[in-house]
Amino acid sequence: MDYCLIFKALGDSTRLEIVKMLSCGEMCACKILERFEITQPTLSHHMKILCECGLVCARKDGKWSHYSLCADTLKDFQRFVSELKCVKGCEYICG
Amino acid sequence: MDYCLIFKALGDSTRLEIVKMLSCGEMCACKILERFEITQPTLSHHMKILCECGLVCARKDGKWSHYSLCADTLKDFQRFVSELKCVKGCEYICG
DNA sequence: CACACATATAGATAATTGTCAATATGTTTT
DNA sequence: AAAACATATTGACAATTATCTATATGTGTG
Repeated sequence: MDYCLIFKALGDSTRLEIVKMLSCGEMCACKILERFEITQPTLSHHMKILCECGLVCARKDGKWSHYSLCADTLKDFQRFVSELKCVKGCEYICG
Repeated sequence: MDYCLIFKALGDSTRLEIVKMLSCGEMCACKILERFEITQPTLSHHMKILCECGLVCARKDGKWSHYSLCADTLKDFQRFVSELKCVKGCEYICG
């Protein structure tokens, strides 16, 4: 699991918005597109990046593509983020 | 709180490693630098990005800079990530 | 089959970014 | 004051990326 790739994917405002939308449930590409002022190829590009990092899954249904958050990846990613700690004190003394 | 900026900051492998190191406690810039094969100005640039997104705090102590994860930002960010859900079923029906 | 529709791919381009060398700033020590 | 050290800033450049237009692929419908 390449967490850096997931962070990179979410480091674009359009893609972060898409993921927030998918957090409310599966969505069709055409419905996602309606909510942005980007062209269809640009959306397709963003969805590819979101799928390639594993965070989003695509489900083809005839001519429609439905996207949703991938449960396993999301869980792993959430665990990784939640395990970051803010430890008090200085581990290394310099000088 | 600009979460997108935090994701973008963590979407670089060097910076993600730095944050993982800081998760074990405060560290001096010179100690961080030892663990990478980058120049000092490059590290300085990365630290600036990590500080500007709010995830990392700098503490000056004489000629040394000590960096640590910023508790408040980290908590907010972790909450945001943890609130992402993988909802079953299709919210929007297409066609 | 031919057309309309949904999505993907290819190629081009402007903007962003990660990196470095050179230099500046500020601090401690001699 | 001068030298040594830690870090930051500047300017340049190569690599990456977000976006577009044009086109291709694949699916349903008349």
